[in-house]
Amino acid sequence: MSKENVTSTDVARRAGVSQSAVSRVFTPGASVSTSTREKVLSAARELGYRPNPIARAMITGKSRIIGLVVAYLDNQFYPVALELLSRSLQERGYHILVFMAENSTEGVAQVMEELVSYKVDGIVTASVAMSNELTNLCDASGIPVVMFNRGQNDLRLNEVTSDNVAGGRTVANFLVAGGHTRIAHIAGWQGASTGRDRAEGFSDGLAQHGLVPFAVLDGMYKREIAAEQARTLFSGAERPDAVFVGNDHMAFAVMDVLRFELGLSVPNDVSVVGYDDVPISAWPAYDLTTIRQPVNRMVAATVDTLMSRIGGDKEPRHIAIPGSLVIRGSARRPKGFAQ
Amino acid sequence: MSKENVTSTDVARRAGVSQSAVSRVFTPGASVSTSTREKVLSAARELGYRPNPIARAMITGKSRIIGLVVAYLDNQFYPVALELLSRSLQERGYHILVFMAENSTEGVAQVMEELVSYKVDGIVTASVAMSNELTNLCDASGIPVVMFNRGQNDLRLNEVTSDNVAGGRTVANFLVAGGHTRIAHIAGWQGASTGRDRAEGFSDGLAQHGLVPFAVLDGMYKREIAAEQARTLFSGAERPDAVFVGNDHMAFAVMDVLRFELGLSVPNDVSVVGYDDVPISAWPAYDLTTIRQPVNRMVAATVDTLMSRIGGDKEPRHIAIPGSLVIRGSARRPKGFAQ
DNA sequence: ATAGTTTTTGCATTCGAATGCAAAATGGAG
DNA sequence: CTCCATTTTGCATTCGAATGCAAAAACTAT
Repeated sequence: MSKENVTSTDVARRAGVSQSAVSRVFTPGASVSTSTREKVLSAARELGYRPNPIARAMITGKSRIIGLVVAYLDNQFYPVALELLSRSLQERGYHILVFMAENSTEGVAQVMEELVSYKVDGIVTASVAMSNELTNLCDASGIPVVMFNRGQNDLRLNEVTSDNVAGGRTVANFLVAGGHTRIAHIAGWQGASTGRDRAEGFSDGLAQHGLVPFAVLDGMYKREIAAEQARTLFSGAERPDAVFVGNDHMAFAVMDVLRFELGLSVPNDVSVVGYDDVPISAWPAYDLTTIRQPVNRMVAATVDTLMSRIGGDKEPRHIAIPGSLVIRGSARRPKGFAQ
Repeated sequence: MSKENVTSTDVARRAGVSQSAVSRVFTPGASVSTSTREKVLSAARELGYRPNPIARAMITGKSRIIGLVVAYLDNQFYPVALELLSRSLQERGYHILVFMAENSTEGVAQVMEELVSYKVDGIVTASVAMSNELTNLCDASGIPVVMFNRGQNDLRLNEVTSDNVAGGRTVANFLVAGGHTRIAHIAGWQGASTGRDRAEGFSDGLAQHGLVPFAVLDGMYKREIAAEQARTLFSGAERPDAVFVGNDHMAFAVMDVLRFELGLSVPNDVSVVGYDDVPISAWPAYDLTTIRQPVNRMVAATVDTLMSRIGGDKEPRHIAIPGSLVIRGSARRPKGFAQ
């Protein structure tokens, strides 16, 4: 069947047409008669021809590749997003080229430059922040960038997040309604918009009830750091009766410390609420009450933004998709609580 | 600094040399004098030039892209492997192009054809099986394929696995040494070599002690199916006193069922042993005794194989890296057990 | 200084498909 | 059946870097 290097010229020869004709058959929207199309198509089938994406990219300047910059995959939220994103792009004839970055400015910068030189059609950054000059670079290169699950407040960039401020506020309301009074927050990384916004919404929400956080500690979105903060939080004489953790990944670590190191019962002694609703949260071992970030909708919005920017739309989008509270067993349930 | 589309010709003009000279500066092993090299390098720096990988791929036929075919990312083993693989390849100037595949023959076939047309330098398949004709396609295309964590027993393909038979046997020995007598196996997908090998080693190991498995059920590497099989397994009058589960991902589901649906204590009522040693296994909520697949070594071997095959080595490699038993709290500990 | 050797350099071509342009073929109207 | 409009087609060029080849430059040895 399929030979090794079948080119459009081979197909052309076999079909008795010009190379241009072959190219046009495989270029959507090009003008070809039905008869040539069929000749070409059958010749192509016989030879096992597929247009070479590299050569195509060379001439069109469009690689049909989307660069994904991501810093870590241990937080389950990202593999899930990656899978959805990849599948959705694949349906549209795009693929994801993965760039792992350190979440440091230089690390990201280096990766981004490489990305630009790859002439990708678009870039998605996940769990990664961008410096100002980096934003300039991207902007100058003309490659659309979508920041997934992170905001930059830069008008030139697209971002897709969930409404983190509202989410934080919902958690505050929920915990207050549950009768908690000493509510602490092990926050997401304060260098990231998500971390700050969730913390802000949370403090805001408490304030509406005349409360202040018992404590706010930065868990840096890292399991180990969150665990350490949990230990600190519970080392004093007075202990919190509820902890809002900046994401599920850290919340699991916090629950582990509370239960297995401090011997506390969740939710009887302490309520724990997370953020993301990764699949593990639904596992009965954690059964975590959390704010659901609708990954599928976030991914859809990301793809949508990407496609329309690639299509020429110049208007940057800042999309915040509302999350919703998923009530499970890790936090005391208020009676008749409405979000 | 960096302008939009700087080509080697721009740099050449600026440095007062020919385009070839510029190309040679960026081609390792090409002959350039120190003085031209410096002129070119500084001109390149000033203009923010980077060689266009697409054009380079066009002429050399080497894209410096490795295609990764993967079916699911919800089993933490794969995101972890992906991250390691990506970082390791990145260091060598390669990147990963992701192809999500259904784990069906047609799905994989379609994806593979696309992959071949992308002229990737190599292909890694993870959690994916390949049909015979697919193997032919790859073989004919001349693109090296490494099957990660799956074997095919096909002499033309490279594979990197852990020694699954030995791992299964170790588990059997361990559980027998722990005094268990009714040892069941919720196996990995029997359509996959890993699933079969682990099951085989396990039965083998039991046989050496004159035992037979209490039951062997196929969990298909799916959380839900494993949970269902656990329910079945424990629905009869006689119950197993130990369960070896085909991978950690399923083992978590099984433990959840045992503890939260059946109210059993692990390991007091039932011992559970997994396979993989994904990070979650070390979380105290599961504290899972399991066989460690040394992901880092497996990834290293994968990269190594890939590089040498790309470098022209024709000899297919079948690498099985030994795993080791990680004893944690989910299974009764035998006294003085040596692997 | 000269002839011979090695290194460096530029020219021109190549990879494979897409596309502007003009020629050819087709279609429709009169 | 002719003439004009439209569609289809092929030719030639293009994208950006790599490379074989031959010319030029730099060394080496005599």
